[in-house]
Amino acid sequence: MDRYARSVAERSRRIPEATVARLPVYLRALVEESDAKATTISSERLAELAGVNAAKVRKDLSYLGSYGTRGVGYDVEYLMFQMSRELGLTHDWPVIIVGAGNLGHALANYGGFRDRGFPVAALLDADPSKVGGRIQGIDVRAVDDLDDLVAELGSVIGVIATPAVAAQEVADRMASAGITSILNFAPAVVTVPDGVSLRKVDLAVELQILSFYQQQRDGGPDDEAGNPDAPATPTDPAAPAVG
Amino acid sequence: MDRYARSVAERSRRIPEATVARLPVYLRALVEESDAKATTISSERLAELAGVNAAKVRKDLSYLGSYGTRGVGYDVEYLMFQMSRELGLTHDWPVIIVGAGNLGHALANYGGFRDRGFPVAALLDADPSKVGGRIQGIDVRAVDDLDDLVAELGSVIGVIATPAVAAQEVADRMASAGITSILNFAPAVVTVPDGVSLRKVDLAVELQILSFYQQQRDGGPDDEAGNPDAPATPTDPAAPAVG
DNA sequence: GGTTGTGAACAAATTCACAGCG
DNA sequence: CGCTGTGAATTTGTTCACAACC
Repeated sequence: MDRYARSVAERSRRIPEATVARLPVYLRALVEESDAKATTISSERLAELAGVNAAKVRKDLSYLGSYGTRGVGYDVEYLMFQMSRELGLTHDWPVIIVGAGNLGHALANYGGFRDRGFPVAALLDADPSKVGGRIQGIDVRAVDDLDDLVAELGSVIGVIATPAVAAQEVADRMASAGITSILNFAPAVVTVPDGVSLRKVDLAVELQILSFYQQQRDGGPDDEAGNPDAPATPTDPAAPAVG
Repeated sequence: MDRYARSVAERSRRIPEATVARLPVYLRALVEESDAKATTISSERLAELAGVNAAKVRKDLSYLGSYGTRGVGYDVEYLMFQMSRELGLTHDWPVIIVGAGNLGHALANYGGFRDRGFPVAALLDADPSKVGGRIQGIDVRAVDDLDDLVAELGSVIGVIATPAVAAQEVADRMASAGITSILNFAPAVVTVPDGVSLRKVDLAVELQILSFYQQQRDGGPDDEAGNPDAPATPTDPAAPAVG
């Protein structure tokens, strides 16, 4: 198969959502392995570093193309490059955070965003008393500046770090300002127009999920007298909730 | 056997992982609806509030038991109670956070944990210069105090908010101290012994996933024959809906 | 020999559609 | 009639197992 045909075939491949969610983890593992001066890596080793099994790694990578060499493994640098390209990480994405409370503050300070190509370009708040302050070299601006800032900074990714009640309105304003990817930290369900991607991180929900499994282990919901059979761990090695 | 039939049947019902992850969202919706003085709620309405479809709500709730009334809907208070019980939220779970940096700090301050039954009972750090400080009324303690604190506080849930390099060691120490549920915020893969639940929240990974879909919308990875350059400014309008 | 890439088998999750019951 | 509860159908994701290839 010639080069042109191959690239067309790759483009039309639809990558499953579950795979997309794992690519960043593989990428991180590859960076580590590259720092450790490895030049090639097997699916087995990559699986170990990423905390999944080797079959899954191979299947996932196969959606990107046939970048491995049988009998050898994958070239670390080449795979890193292909993966970065696929994830759109060949350039920075300036993000705009709305909500300069506890969490917004912490996120703005969090170096992990900048380090991975997501510099915090602006921090907005609705509270006039917060506007004008400076956090980690970033001016706190008014939410009403959103349209201007999106245009000025060319941001397409927004982060919602407001209280729950404000989340939907902020999402609406982001969408109408031209933001097309939103990460929501507010403990509220928000809806976005077609063409806008949304992901959510709900800190309390994560603890509540842990609480469920914790309690299963402790003997299940107790509405009767003591239960003698202590159910074993519901441990499926592949289940996301359990190690 | 009859005397326990109902509770055994319920207990042995294996609730799918995907369902468990949605229960807290339903619960939050129910609390809202209860605050709004509603006494019953349909699967349709609950679905709307939770951002899913009605069939999924009914299927999910059916794993808890037959708590609805045909032609009417679900009793809000009763369903709230059953769900809280199932999730193990009938009592508080004191959590121990390790890592008093940016994120640990923010989490300790974050009221959302306490409000939902997860009071931050201790904040630990390896850095002696941080130990002895006070955050939101919580003393910062040394990581070496972990065993003592777990015993003293009766905590079974731990939160890792350290840099990536420290994450695995902290997880190990938590597990050996008796912590059986861990929420990991460090951008690193950690493994835990059987019988310990683990969930992870990786902030940068979330943005990277958004970046993938963003870029798909912008026209996919650009690699036409010998041009490895990235698209400069991602301001392409055409948007095949992703979500 | 060693390791990838992938159809085929299997498992989990979602959605459909309607019987069953208030 | 209205809405739940659930089998059946469908879709999505995971794992197996082995041919293909270096």
